[in-house]
Amino acid sequence: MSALALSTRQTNLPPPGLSHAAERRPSMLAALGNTVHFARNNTIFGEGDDAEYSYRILCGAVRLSKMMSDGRRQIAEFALPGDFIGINWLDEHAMTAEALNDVTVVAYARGRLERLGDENRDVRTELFDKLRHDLWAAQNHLVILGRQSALERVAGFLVQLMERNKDRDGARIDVPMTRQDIADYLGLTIETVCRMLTKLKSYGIIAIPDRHTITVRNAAALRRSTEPEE
Amino acid sequence: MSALALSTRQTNLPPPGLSHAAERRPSMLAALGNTVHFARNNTIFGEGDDAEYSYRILCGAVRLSKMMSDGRRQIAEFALPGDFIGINWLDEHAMTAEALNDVTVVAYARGRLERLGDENRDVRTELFDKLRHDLWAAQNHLVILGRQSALERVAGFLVQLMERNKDRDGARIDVPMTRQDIADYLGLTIETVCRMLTKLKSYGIIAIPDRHTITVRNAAALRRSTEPEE
DNA sequence: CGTGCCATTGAGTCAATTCAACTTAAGTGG
DNA sequence: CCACTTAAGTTGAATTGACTCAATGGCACG
Repeated sequence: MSALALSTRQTNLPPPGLSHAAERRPSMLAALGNTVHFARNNTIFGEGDDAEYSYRILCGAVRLSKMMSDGRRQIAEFALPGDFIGINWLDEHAMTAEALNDVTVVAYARGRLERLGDENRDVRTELFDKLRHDLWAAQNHLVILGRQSALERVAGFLVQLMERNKDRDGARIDVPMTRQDIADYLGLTIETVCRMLTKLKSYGIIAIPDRHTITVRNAAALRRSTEPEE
Repeated sequence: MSALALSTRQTNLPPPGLSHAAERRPSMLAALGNTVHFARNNTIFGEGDDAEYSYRILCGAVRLSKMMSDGRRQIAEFALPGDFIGINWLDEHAMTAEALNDVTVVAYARGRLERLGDENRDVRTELFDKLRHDLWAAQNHLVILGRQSALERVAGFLVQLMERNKDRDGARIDVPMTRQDIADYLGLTIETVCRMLTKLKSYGIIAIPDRHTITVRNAAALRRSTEPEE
């Protein structure tokens, strides 16, 4: 199928006409890069760093964020196993990437990847698709941040997580990020995220066995919470 | 320099390491597409339409937006002369593109452009850069929508417009979009946009000779309004 | 068994919204 | 060219959704 198996599954609904399903097989690319580990909360690369490497996540989860001078933070993406990060190089990384938990990645030298892309049409297509996918995702994110209510955002976020966990058993969602991370992803405060989760819980739509797990009891109702109510 | 002269100048600060300055010369590409006109408020392409064509704007301005089922709208980008739109095709356009005023564009068939990109490394690089630029812009937009105050957003928007108009005389900004458009771009209401403009005016930072023109009287103070105050 | 981090809940505040009135500018047709 | 109509923009007052501040609960770890 593909040489790189660049996959991003951070999708709400499957991106029309852009279907790179997650392939987590070893990949022939493994030889090209070397495996690196990062402990929880460690920085993989920082905004403004030279974009020497791109990374493919093998296990663990990563947050990609931008920070304002006064500490306000916006998270653009949560990357999960199988995802590629740091592809959208300019000369510097546009985001900071930090490990949400213990993370294993494969690092690919930028120059090599570029050369590979020049020679191999398949690789090129995949890099291009990855970029298009990220743009598509960012544009959807804009609607969320610009026009959705707090409840819609949180519900939508859970639906996203649910979609990405489709391979596992459907209802049990793994939530590797903190409430603060969720808040910074959704443009809310930690308290508001909490309250919305409580609200969904009180409606019987979800349950929260522990802070890193959410169980969806009524997926249809959850999806409905994504849309305007009346 | 470049075969396509794909340029997007929708930048706040120049994107580091991604410097495609606006080149509006005729371009050898003109032969490849045909010129089309659109009147104010007409649709160039709609979200979900087959992505048959991409367009280069010759004159006029275009808004690229997404609409929610209940009418809430989020504008992702305003495209000006020299900008390319509809490149980020999946199979369908992800956005609706509408003319803000009378617009002239050159339409390029998608298949042709793809073939051209396959053959010509320069074209490829430009398409790739354009995509990276759009992603970069969208990610900055996320910070604005997720974490900035109303005043910061409006001030930042004016700075953006100022940067894009750099070729003209610096202080006089052309504002082809309505207040509603600005509101939908910034995730605010029309009233809030108005109030912030009034505030900037009362501070002596800008003047508003007419609704489609804003004069910057104090660029430094405008930039300062972009940042947190205390 | 503290100590610290994260999450939750409550109470009060505030920035931005909604609702409403009004002004200004831009067509349009006689 | 002017009267009429409509669209766009501005301002004020009241409302509200999300935020800030503050207190408390729960769990992990040394």
